[in-house]
Amino acid sequence: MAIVDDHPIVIEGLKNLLAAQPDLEITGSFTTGTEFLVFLKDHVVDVVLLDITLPDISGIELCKEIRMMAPQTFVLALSNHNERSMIFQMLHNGASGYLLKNASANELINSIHEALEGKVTFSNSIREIMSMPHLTEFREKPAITKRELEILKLIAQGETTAGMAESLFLSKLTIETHRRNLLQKFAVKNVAQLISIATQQGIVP
Amino acid sequence: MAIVDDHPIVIEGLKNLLAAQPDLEITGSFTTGTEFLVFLKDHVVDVVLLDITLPDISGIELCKEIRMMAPQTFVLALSNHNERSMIFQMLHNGASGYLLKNASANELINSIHEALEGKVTFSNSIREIMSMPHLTEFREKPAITKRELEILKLIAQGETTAGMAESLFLSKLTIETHRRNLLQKFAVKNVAQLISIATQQGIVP
DNA sequence: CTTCCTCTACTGGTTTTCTGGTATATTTAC
DNA sequence: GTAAATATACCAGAAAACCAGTAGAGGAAG
Repeated sequence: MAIVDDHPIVIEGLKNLLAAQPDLEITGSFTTGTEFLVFLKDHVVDVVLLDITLPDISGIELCKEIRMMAPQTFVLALSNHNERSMIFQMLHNGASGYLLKNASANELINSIHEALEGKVTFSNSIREIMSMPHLTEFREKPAITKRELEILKLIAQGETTAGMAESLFLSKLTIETHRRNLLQKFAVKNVAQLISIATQQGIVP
Repeated sequence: MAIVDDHPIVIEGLKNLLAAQPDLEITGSFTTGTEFLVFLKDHVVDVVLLDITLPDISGIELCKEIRMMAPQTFVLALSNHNERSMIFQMLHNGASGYLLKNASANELINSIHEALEGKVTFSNSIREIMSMPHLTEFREKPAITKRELEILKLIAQGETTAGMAESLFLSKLTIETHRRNLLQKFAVKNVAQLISIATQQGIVP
């Protein structure tokens, strides 16, 4: 099995926790997604523990690529993110499970064994989050497109519709449509509320 | 030394990394703040590696309490948060340093040694963040009156000038003046930027 | 290949915000 | 008790945002 995580401390911890398991041998650990993809080209990996926040590419994207390159490799997401959308995105991209980093050693080892058997598993806290749809996140993050995100950030910086139209070489009518969609997706009345909520949710820095 | 972190994996990793250091003996590891405070009552701890996000209380608060209870105990923050405000809050509360969790083993060990000597240390990435301040964070918080704060919050909630005038029993021309003063005090072009910056500065929740 | 999504763009309007000024009670602070 | 800051209020016009509806081009996914 392999580990992909940009925190050396976490890698050490995992190695240590799994050292006691004779059937789980760690064949490689990586701090970037590309490093692992290179490794995967000429090595067989049964299961990979995959962090979602990586320096080069998102774990969500990486998961998809891994599954395309090596469908026999099971992917277990290991992350601090407990947003439902993250979990579902990972599963959608072929992950075999999702563990929070605060999982106990037992949870971790069990999940790896289950993943190796082809089962889909979650750490306990994730199960809770998945079963309680709206308590953990009273407001779901809306699905927002790349262009919309771009516009959203510019709005937060104080750019006006006309200014954005000019700098993005678009009609200002187009920008207005994006604006409208943002307001509608976030279910808010005006930009003030839009920026307020987007910032709270960490979508805008 | 002691470790407070809600991730068992991280605790394992740290134990492992520090096992090779004969002068650093780990006398306790804890997953909650209160557990550690109890331990601290009848144990001497030279240095504690402290996570900021804990299940019970914030590491920032905990740091303050530790320093009050045991001033001879050095606190090293260990976190994923790379916001300048976090770093400064920790230092303000008496931390001896701040490490990102993606720090290398060497950085970690060096920092612990330096902390033990009473020095203030940071991991490399934190040093960068601290030396290259973001433009928005340079901005000092403008002096804002009670009424203005009230209006600011209502704006962030999506209230319009007319709506606020009605709910506060004021002329809408008055609200417009407050609005204008807010824009002027924050030196911004429009509400979008106003809310963006006010939220970043924690003025609006 | 067809359906769905995203990005693009338009018409024609209403509402709200923003920008100049100006001005007067009422607190607050020294 | 006086000066400064704060909260209140007005006028008028320009600029920007918001609303409702429509629609084609292009890409992704099934």
